[in-house]
Amino acid sequence: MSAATPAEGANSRRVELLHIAAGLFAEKGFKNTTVRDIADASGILSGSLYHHFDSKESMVDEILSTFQDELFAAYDAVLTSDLDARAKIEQCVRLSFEAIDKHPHEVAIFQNEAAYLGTFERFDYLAERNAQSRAVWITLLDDGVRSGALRSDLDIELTYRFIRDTVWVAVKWYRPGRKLTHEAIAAQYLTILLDGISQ
Amino acid sequence: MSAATPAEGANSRRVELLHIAAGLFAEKGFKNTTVRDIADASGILSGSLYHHFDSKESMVDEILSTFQDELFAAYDAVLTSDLDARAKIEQCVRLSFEAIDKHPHEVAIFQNEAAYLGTFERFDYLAERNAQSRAVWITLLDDGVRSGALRSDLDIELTYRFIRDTVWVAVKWYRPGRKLTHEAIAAQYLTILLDGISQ
DNA sequence: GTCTATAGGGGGATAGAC
DNA sequence: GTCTATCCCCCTATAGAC
Repeated sequence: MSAATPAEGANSRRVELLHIAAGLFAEKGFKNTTVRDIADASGILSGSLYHHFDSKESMVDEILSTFQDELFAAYDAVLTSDLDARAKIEQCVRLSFEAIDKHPHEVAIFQNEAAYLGTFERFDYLAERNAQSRAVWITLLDDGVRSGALRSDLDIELTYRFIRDTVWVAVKWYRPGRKLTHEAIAAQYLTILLDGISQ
Repeated sequence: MSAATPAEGANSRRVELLHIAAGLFAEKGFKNTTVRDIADASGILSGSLYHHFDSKESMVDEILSTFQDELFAAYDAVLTSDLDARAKIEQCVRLSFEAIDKHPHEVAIFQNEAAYLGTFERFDYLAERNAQSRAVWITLLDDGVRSGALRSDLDIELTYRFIRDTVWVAVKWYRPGRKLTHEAIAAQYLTILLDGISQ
């Protein structure tokens, strides 16, 4: 598009501000982060933020919805691939740890604030995305049991929660760029998940 | 003690108010809960709360420290028992799910607010308790590997985080008093943890 | 696109009456 | 032990100058 360049100029500032805000929301929580905090960290005054965004809520909204659009596109790619059930499960676990690596702030915000934000209508999509994610995993686990790759005595609902929780909660302690890579964590978690810790 | 009865009378009111506050802190978050919310839910006015407590911070402080004292006494009992390594691990997992069942508010507050509260000096004990908990689990896992009960190729630090996270995050969805008991969840989680989901 | 200035509301906490 | 009344601060958001 020929209009891309000026639009990108304005957009890059939005993205920059949102990135700063995301870091603060992730670190201190949405409610504990003031618009002054965000402005300070951005080197401007709080009033100036409102030239870019309607409200603090709009900021976190844009942060979360942008991230989730990307994440679910990635899930879809795995789902529609021709991998077998077990490989799809492994791939979805790896993909989640990659998301934690690439977008730690966004994952943290979703983990910590979804319950609170979900009480507002404008964030109804968070619950929808949760349902969508559950559907993905239940399908994969059902396929896994049916194909004989997984134990048939599993409680599928509990297993889904177990996987979902263990994967995403890692955002609480994982720090990108250190020795322990997200690939290494995914590998260790997959051996525990698939084969257990028992000798 | 002969002074117990009047003290208990005053104390029971404190406990009652703290229980109400804990429910709100757990549900809405510490920062999202106002002292007026707590007072409303208690049937009194906000100013009256300050006859019982110094501040909102004092309330959450007392909620968390009381709970943790009890929890760590229970861990100690398992540690000093004469169970073997694997049985101790199983018992600690069960004990954690029991804590979620008996004190869901307290666990939720600790899970959701520890990072934020930990930035204040008066909550330094939260970090100390975390270190203590880590020491318990690392000891158990090391013993498990040494005794041959656990696989020797495990990354102990990662395994510890895996167990800690999976156990406590269940507070996000577990609801006491429904069909799915905490014992059933502990049993399912232990089979996954110990033997994996793979066929 | 940012600043100055400020409105308007809600928050934690206090003092003293009952 | 609770209520009445209120202080003071900090918060989000706005209006208009530059």
